[in-house]
Amino acid sequence: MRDADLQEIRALPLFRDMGEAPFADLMRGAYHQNFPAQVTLIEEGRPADFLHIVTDGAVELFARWSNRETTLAVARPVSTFILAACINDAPYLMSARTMTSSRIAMVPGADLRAAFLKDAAFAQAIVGELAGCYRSVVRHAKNIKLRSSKERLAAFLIGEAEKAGQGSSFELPFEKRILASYLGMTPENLSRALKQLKDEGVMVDGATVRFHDVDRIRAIAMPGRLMDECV
Amino acid sequence: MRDADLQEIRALPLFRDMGEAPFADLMRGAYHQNFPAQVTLIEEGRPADFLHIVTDGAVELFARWSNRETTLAVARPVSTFILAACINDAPYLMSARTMTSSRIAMVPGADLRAAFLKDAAFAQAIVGELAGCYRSVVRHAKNIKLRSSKERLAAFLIGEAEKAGQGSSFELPFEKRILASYLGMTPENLSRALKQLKDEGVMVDGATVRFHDVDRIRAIAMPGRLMDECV
DNA sequence: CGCGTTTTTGACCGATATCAAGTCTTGTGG
DNA sequence: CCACAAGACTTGATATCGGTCAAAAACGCG
Repeated sequence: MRDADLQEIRALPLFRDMGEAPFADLMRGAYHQNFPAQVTLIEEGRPADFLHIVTDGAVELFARWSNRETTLAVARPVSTFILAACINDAPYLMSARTMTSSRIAMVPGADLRAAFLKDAAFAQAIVGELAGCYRSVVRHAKNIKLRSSKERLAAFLIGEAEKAGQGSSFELPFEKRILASYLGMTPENLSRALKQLKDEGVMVDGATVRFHDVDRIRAIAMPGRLMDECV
Repeated sequence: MRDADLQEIRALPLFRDMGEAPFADLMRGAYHQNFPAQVTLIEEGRPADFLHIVTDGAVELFARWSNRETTLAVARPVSTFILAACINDAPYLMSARTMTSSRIAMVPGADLRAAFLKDAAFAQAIVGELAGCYRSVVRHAKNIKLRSSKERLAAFLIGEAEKAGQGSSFELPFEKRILASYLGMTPENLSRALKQLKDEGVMVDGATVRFHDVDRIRAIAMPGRLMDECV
């Protein structure tokens, strides 16, 4: 790996606090590569050889079953994906594909497990990351099981608005097709749900969204830290 | 804690490989108690003070939102619950209540985090357990998003039959009401789904279930290790 | 500009929820 | 041990949500 790459990886929260020697061992078999959009990085069911870390771009995590497909998460910089499969040396439960051109660091699973045993700071960082991923999926499951599709959409929009900050409008972070899949509905239904929200004062123009009255949307979504990352 | 309890806890996979001193430190503030059925052990939103471990009985993990409630998992001996919240020192995302009279060990979250840093074997056991929990929720989310309710029910029954072993019939492990909630449907709908499966050769009498032809159910559920714990 | 993809729209259908009884089961107190 | 009450389960009627199919419109990219 190039020296500039090493520096970049070293600066990530996951590796920042680990010792010099374990870090060097870990990086010996690691890669840091650019991929174009729409490249499949991982196929579910395959053995987990590498821990992946998105350092730039965006990666869709999805699963297939019987001709159906669903998006379970979108990984953005800087976060890992399929950490759990690597830790347990088990088959991936999700597939991954780049959504945009992306930069991905890959660390061999065996080295990861070795470093985990040698370096307590690294172990702590790993377990913190993993716990965060776990909580994120639990929120996703609660979202799907407890809210209707309209409520899920409203909650998603509120979340994006929070992330975007104080501006009066914001952009959807990815295609509506994928948003629909993430929210557990069909694209047609998302389209209709957006139209329903128009009556509640949500203005949608392509990918840009503007709220007339945030509180009305908030009343539908009833967001909270127990189901939504942002409140 | 009584000595017999200490022995029992020590024998669990989670604690088996850790050193004597860290284990003693960990147990200093720990409890091991019996609870009757239908006791709420944890309320979502509260700070995660204790790691819980079911050593006997069964615990329902559920979440509430806006008058709705859903069962996300059932913890059986020997497994932990709300590990992720303890690790991250964050609020619980799920509530927990005993389903039957149960025995629960409780370890203070702060001690847990301290032991994690001191003992690499314990750290490894914890992270393995956590990764397992993560994969289990991912399976649950896939199940909900990719399968219809009839398919989910069929998959659940196949799983139970596997667990039960070679006997020709098995018992549902808990009330249908809770099974319905776990499978993401109403009790009425579960009742109807069971009747639909009757036409596929599933005989149901109260809580006991018998398959006329497993392969027909298998054809509906199409179980696999990427969505079902057992295949 | 022209093609392929995404998004929208409409009509229709199926799956699932809701509401309302009614039946069965279970646990409790007499 | 029985009677009763509460809760669980089932059943039927009906409503709603969300999915499917088909086609048109909008968008993005070479």
